[in-house]
Amino acid sequence: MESTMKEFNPQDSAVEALGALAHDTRLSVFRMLVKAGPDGLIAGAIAQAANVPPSTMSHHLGILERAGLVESERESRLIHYRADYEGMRRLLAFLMEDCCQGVPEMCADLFGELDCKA
Amino acid sequence: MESTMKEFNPQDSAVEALGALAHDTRLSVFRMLVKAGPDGLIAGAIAQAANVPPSTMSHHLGILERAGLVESERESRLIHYRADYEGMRRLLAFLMEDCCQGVPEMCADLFGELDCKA
DNA sequence: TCTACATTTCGAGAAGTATAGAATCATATA
DNA sequence: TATATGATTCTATACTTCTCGAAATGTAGA
Repeated sequence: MESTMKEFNPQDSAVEALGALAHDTRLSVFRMLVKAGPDGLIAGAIAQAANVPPSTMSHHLGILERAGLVESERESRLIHYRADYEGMRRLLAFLMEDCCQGVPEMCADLFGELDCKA
Repeated sequence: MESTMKEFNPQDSAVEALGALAHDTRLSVFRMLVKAGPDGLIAGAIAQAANVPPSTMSHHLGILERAGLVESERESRLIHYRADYEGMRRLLAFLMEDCCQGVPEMCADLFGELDCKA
């Protein structure tokens, strides 16, 4: 059962996703992509919007992608990046599942201020 | 309006909180404290449970506290740490507020698997 | 095939984070 | 006041991540 393959346990995945978001540029990019919706944005436009050189942005996008928070798709010469909603859902579910263990009361107000609750 | 004081803008706070949680030991400790409820746990017990030297754990607890994710209170010689539910709420609200901008549909299933939704 | 263009990968120095032993601080009790 | 104990701060070293120019890769059109 040995393997050099990346593990998929929820804790490690959560640490990786949290680490990917724990960076000013990457958090901004992620939010940008979430706002952009299913069509996403092309790599160059993202780099330009964030005012960061393409090679630096490519590095950050790779980190977000490996963490399961964004997806990419090539369309001829352009590469579209979009938010990976399922990855986001997994991360939030992990944090929330956690937050409710033993103390359900604390979640009472947790979603109160959100518009998209329903 | 210059100041050496730490800023309070939501993005920086979110990056700091995400960074605090983006570490195996710290994420475990945070979950442990959430499970432990309002009484929290004593610093020494946390270090022991995580199998980490006291000085190392003190460092990690300081990071979590500065990020607004845990609170501490001294009771004679012991220091109790407990989860800061409000800080957790702020972080989740920031991430979710974000996740719904422009794409409310994506949030439809986001809370489906959680017991504490209501 | 040659050129242009979008993007990624490589490489190396700078910056930041992790770890844990030793020293220090705070509190309690004899 | 002296001693013990729980916890933090200091300090130094190891490790990881960040940044971005240069080089390489992939794609399209002349």
